[in-house]
Amino acid sequence: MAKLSEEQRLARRHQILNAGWRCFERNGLHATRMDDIIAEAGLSAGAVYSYFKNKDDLIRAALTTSMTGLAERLRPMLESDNLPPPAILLEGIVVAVEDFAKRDGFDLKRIALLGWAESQRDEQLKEIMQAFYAAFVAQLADCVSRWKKAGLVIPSVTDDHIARALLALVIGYVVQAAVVGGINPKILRQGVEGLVTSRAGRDG
Amino acid sequence: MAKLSEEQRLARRHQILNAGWRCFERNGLHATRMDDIIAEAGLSAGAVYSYFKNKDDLIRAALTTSMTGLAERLRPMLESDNLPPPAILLEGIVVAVEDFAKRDGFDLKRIALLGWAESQRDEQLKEIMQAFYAAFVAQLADCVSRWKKAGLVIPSVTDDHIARALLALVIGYVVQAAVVGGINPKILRQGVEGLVTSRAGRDG
Amino acid sequence: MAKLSEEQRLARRHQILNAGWRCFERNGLHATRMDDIIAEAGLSAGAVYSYFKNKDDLIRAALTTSMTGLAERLRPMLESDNLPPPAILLEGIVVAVEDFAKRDGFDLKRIALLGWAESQRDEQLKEIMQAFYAAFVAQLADCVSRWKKAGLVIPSVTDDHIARALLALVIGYVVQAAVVGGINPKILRQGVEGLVTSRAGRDG
Amino acid sequence: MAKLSEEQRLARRHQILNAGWRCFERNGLHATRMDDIIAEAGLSAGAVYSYFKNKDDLIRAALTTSMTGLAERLRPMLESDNLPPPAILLEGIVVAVEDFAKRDGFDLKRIALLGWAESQRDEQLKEIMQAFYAAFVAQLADCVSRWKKAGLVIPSVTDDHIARALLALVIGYVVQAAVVGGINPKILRQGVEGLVTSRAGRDG
DNA sequence: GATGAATGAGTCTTCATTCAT
DNA sequence: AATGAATGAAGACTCATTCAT
Repeated sequence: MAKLSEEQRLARRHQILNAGWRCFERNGLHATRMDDIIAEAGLSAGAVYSYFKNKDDLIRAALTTSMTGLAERLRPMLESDNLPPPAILLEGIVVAVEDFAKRDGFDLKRIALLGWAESQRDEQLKEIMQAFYAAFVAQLADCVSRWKKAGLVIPSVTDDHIARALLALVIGYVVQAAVVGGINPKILRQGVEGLVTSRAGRDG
Repeated sequence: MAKLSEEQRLARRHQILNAGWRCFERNGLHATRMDDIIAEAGLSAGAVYSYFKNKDDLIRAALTTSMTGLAERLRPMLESDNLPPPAILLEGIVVAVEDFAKRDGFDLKRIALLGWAESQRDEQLKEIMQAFYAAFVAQLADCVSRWKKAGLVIPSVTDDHIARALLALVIGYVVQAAVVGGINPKILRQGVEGLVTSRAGRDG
Repeated sequence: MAKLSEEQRLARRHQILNAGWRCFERNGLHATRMDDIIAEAGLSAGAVYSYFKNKDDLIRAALTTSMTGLAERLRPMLESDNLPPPAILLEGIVVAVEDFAKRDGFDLKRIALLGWAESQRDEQLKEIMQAFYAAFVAQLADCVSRWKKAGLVIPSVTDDHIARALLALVIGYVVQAAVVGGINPKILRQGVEGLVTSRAGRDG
Repeated sequence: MAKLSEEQRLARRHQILNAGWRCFERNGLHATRMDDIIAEAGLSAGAVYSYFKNKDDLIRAALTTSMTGLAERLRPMLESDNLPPPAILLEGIVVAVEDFAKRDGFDLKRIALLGWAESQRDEQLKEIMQAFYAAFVAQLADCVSRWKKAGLVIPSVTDDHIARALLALVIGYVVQAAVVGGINPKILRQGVEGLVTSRAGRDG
């Protein structure tokens, strides 16, 4: 066979990752056998192993790729000149997450949970995740500083702290959506809006 | 050998769960072998299997026990007549979670992540979790209704929605503490308090 | 099952080594599959792996055990007060090697060749072999010094050098017996005796 | 593409054998993968397979070629009209072996050991080896008969037996050089010369 | 002639679970 | 009740060889 072009290799690689995501969502990371992914990808064992060193490598790639993809998807929203107020942005982020996660036949959100668990035993993955979340927090903190200029947020609280609260809400949304159920982006936004005046209440 | 008293059996069972937690925190659910737990518990294989039907059963018990323990720990706070305002309660819950999670040599928080991942492939476990979170949301919703009476929260938003937002914050805290780092209960409370005046923006 | 006695464990271990020798002699080290040894030993995979960490470990043990066994077998001959002259001792050694190597259904001599080859890629094994041969050379050198006292050997040549020549003859015998054929202990002895007078010839 | 000249083909073939020797010396016969040799030769898989039917064929060729090469190298010495006495000839042979074995970056001596081991499971190879050693023994026996005429060797011992002893010394030298260390051609010659006067003992 | 991607049978090794003692 | 040796199915990964381009 002729030498594969870089493009062909990338397409093939993505085909394997897709197969991985489908299997992982179905059975989790460890109950998924390499043979499952190989069959799902419609390739041979050797072919898959020529793209990924081993199962851990494939897992890491599947998790990392989904994170960078999501970051790409969120960037325009977070860097837009037209920044909506916090609860609205939050709803927008969560809608984007849903939108990004829904794939042909599987839901990437559920895979995030697997990633957090996996990061407990794969130090390399943990570092990748920390970098991803650090970047996300930094973007959110930038939004916070812009809200401060618009008087939408209390200036005395550190940007980072508010960003952390927002991140918590996003993460908490994902877990509820995947495990608990009974939530959607609008519910989260309304809940946050409802919470918000508690301060007004305390002040008043 | 003599029959063990019920008390002895419970102590032995807890000894195994403890060993399980330690191992799970160290290596995750699936990389932990029964032999690891058996060795960590200082028992024989047969002994462990007389307390738990199989590995899944032990995992389920370890996860469930930690959830019910936490619920027990949180109850007085949530049912207290002296209910603090939302951000303060949230901080209190998170402090209690930290307090409950810190054990001799391991951190139960990290095990929550394993549980969410596991619930994706263990339907029985998922149901247990859903029940646990449903009860937690109900307790939080009850708090919300009391806050409404005190004018601490916008009355037009459903209790459940606000409870969901609070749950998201708790869950998001746990994930950040376990995976991302850079958070503590006070940061979360301040972040939430900072978010609060966004309402002012909407009003103004 | 009750705890196995040390004696039982050793017997079982030897049973596995025996199976290994048989397989190795038949097919060489690497064409022998663990399953072959497992079947030949009449045990289960797990049982074999509870005695040897992995295939390399088993190979190393099979090779090492055969060397130490041979050393044990040769010791009385080399340390006897009644030391025969060189060619006779050499014949004795080679007879002992044959005698030791012949087992129920296989020939350890052929396994020595496998060991030399294996030592090229297993540094640990190489060190074991070097120690074994160093000890053997030392014993032979001791014989040489005794022959010198009896005037059976030229005193001007280092003990070690003569021991090296003897070792070469033993090794060369084993290779010829295993690969080339057409040799036996008596032929070797006579050949050496024939060679011996060349010096006399040169002197005369 | 154009048809390669016979000369080009031979050069290419030798290039592959050279790559094979380098790899075999490094990792042994079986731990060396075809891909290693292919990479070391700087060719494609298909190219290598157009010169050798399969791995066994390549191994056989690598081993055989080294043997015939050595035979070529030794012939003039063994057939010279000016035949030195046994110990001197032996030293000369061993020096020639060293000289022949030392290559750019590897040592063919070590590969001899691999060949002996391999001959235990490759009957075809074994026959090639037996032919090689038979021819070598015949050449040595011819030397012996000439030494007899010169009175350098005991005439009552069969030529073949003495040749066998010499072959043993050569082989034993190679193994010691490759595995044990602490030997060189001069040590072997002196050791053999030292052994020589044992005859005096027997006579006396 | 040459390439190198793809194949997939083959092997080692692990580990949850059992059950004879 | 307790033990812990034994089981053996299952799963990750390799690598000699081929053949479409």
